[in-house]
Amino acid sequence: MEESMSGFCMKSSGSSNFHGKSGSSSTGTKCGRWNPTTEQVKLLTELFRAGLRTPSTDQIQKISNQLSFYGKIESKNVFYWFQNHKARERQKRRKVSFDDDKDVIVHRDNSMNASTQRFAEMYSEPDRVIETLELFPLNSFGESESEKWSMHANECRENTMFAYTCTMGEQMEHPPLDLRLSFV
Amino acid sequence: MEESMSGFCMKSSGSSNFHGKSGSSSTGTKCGRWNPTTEQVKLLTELFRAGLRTPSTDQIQKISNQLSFYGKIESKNVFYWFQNHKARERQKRRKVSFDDDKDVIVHRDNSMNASTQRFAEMYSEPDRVIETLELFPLNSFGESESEKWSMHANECRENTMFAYTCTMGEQMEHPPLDLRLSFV
DNA sequence: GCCGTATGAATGAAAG
DNA sequence: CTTTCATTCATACGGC
Repeated sequence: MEESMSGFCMKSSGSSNFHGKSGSSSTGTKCGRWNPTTEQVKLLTELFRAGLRTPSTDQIQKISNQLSFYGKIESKNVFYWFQNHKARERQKRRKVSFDDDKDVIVHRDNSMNASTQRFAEMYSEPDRVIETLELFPLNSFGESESEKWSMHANECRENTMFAYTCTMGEQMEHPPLDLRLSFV
Repeated sequence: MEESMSGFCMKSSGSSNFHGKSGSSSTGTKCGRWNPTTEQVKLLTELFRAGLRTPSTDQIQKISNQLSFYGKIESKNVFYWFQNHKARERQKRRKVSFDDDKDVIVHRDNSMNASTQRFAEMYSEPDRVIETLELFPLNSFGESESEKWSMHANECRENTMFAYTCTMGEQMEHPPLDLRLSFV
């Protein structure tokens, strides 16, 4: 069904040869839901990869503010993004036991029953299985390849304050995001 | 971003030839996305018609495993299938909601101003026409036109256990799907 | 060959 | 946090 329903903002879904993603939901457009630009996603992913999982209200505010440079965005978008990303990442990683499909029909196995666990076993490539909480110490950024300051979450359990200055790979058109993640 | 890429080509429709999409153009259908066989769709539809709407992880596994007999399939396919089917059923149902828009231009609701500091606070749900939890008694399946043994959720508050043995119309080349839906 | 539709897959938003 | 709902994106397939 191709019904527009009610003339909501659609980001030109007609042409299916290009992801009209960048800069679509910027100004003026009255969209029903936030559609992150590639830059926004990139930044968010970067933060996530750096270890940010559940940003505080304050951090959300900062991130949102920063991302607004790339397009329309609200705090709640950031909030939801992290919530969803975290959940789905875990979901994906939750490849418990079951190695479904093949011709292993009838296995009668009732052992190990992941009860409440939803599933979603998208097979991502055998990539990193590591879940190290990588943070960026307050002053060791600049040309970070973001790999060396990895440390486990429980290793930095102290009154420390980290700052993460996000420098979008090749994009540096505005003041860097300066997030301080304090653990107390 | 799509980090999944779904760059896997495992359709392998050639592995099993005793099935086939009822006259599908049988194009290479290399990789990309799951393309259910008619048998698979039939079975899934049967289950849906029988009342299954949101299978648990365990049920999904069983279904997937069973359907793998008819062709390549993964758990997530089953998961998505039910999600989509349910959503589109509802969506379709919803299209007929407003009889006409000629005389009455009723605005659903407009009394919410998100002035709250909290993020998660959008529009209240449109109408919780929540479906009646329809189940299927232990063995009353087999005849078409399976009307709904609808009963409201709070009417079946007891430790009941239902089992649904799916018997594909004319296909019975392997153990029947034995799903047990327990509600407590 | 394009185009319209059906539907698999993904994800934002929200409820529980 | 977990699970579900809604909307959108992408693609297979059939008609023309």
